[in-house]
Amino acid sequence: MNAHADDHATRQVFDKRAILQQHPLFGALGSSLIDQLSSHATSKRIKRGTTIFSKGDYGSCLYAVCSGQVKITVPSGEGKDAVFNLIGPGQIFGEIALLDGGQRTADAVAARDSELLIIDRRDFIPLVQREPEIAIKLIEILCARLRNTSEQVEDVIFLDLPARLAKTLLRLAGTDARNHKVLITQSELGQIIGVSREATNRQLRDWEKHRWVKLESGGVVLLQPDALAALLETTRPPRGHTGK
Amino acid sequence: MNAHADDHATRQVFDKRAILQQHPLFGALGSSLIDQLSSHATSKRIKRGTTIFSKGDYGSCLYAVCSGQVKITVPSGEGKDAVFNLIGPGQIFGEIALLDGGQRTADAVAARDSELLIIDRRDFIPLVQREPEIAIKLIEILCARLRNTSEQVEDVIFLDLPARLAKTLLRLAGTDARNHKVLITQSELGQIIGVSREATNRQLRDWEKHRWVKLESGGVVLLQPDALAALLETTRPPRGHTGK
DNA sequence: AGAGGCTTGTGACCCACCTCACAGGTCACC
DNA sequence: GGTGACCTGTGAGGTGGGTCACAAGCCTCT
Repeated sequence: MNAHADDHATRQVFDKRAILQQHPLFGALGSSLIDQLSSHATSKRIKRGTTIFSKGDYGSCLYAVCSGQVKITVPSGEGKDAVFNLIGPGQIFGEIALLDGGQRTADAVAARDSELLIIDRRDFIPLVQREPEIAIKLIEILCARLRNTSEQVEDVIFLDLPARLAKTLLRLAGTDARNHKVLITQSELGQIIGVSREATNRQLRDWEKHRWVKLESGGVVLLQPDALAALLETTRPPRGHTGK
Repeated sequence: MNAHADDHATRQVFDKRAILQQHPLFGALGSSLIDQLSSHATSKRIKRGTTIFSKGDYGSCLYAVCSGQVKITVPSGEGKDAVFNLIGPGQIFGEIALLDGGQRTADAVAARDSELLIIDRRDFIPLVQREPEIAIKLIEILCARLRNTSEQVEDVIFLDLPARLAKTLLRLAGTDARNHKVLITQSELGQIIGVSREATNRQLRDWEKHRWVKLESGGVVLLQPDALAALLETTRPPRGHTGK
């Protein structure tokens, strides 16, 4: 919004060291290492809509979100982006290309005005090599990512629109908002679950009739999260064999 | 098959050290470490169809395939398994649960009679902590997996049946078989691309009419891989309009 | 205050793929 | 040599969700 408040606002409003230290990846480091890292890290404010990197780029920086939100999307041939992930404050993104030096696997775009911390491969890799702790943490993070992504594949193969939508709303409500209100547009929801905006709208309206949700411009209020959660449980086998 | 040939066949037909050493994950290790690891590793022969572990299990071993093939699948409610991955000789699986101690994210089943090397978390984790080289290699492997899985999500969202099928056949032909013959049943193909067996069959028959493939019982011969590859290059207009 | 842009809401049409149903082929094993 | 079990092949019918088209509400910027 205040795009003209730059010269002043570009100054650090946050402490790089504090940001790094609070992140699970760096929390374990001694403060001398933190100092060293944060002296290399640069910070940046970007406006909503700014592209941070694009799929196929070779840039090799690690990003940490200090404030705002970053959208990880992947473009199909024709304007049909799919949203893979939403990165909020305290989370990192761009690890893969950083770590293996390959191409970026997706686009990263600021979903809101955001502040980022940027660490270059040059500064980071040596640290990983020297500090087993860091490597272990990285492995944990990658494992978590892998679990996420695998689940995404499962969902998109096995779950239909209502189930995917319900799951996504519950997830977003959990991490994203207080009080079960999710701030997101319907077309973004569609992009997250891999479905058209229209279909998303129709499902939401259906639920609104049932008083499960309430729609507002740019947001969805979950009135009965339990009802949505119940939708996900129906995937039990009709035949009653739970064991192997 | 030869379930009675056990006492004899259970003896090592392969050299554990050699197997480990040839794997990218361990190749860099000094031979003393290899010795140490291989002394902990146990080997096992299993028959086609044997379940190695199931989704949700807490077992924490790393597996390396010495011979045969292992299918990584994930079950939906009702018999509708999806095949996530096929693991061949020289590849490993089960890393995630090994590394983070969590539940297995999928089932692992022997697709053929196979020989496996098994390494326990207890023996492996200390090694990771002591040897940064190993940690780095692990990170590379996880990154590769992540790239794979992300691509799977993309494919299942953006690509239609013919494209996914073509892509899968080409991939399997590349790694799996000599001479462009892919040994796999049509229902397994369907499970890999997340589509019904019938639909898979119809698409294959269509291609057979065009002489792009030849169908045999339990296999597909790619007569014109280029034609299939060309399918993937089109920008994906479902109808016949290419530009916007 | 109006204009342009983004969002929501909805009807009509269509087609890719699913499900069911059934038939013939091949192989293994009794 | 028959009897399953698994594979391939194909038709008929149903439907989820995509695409297109259009209208109305709401912000923001000028």
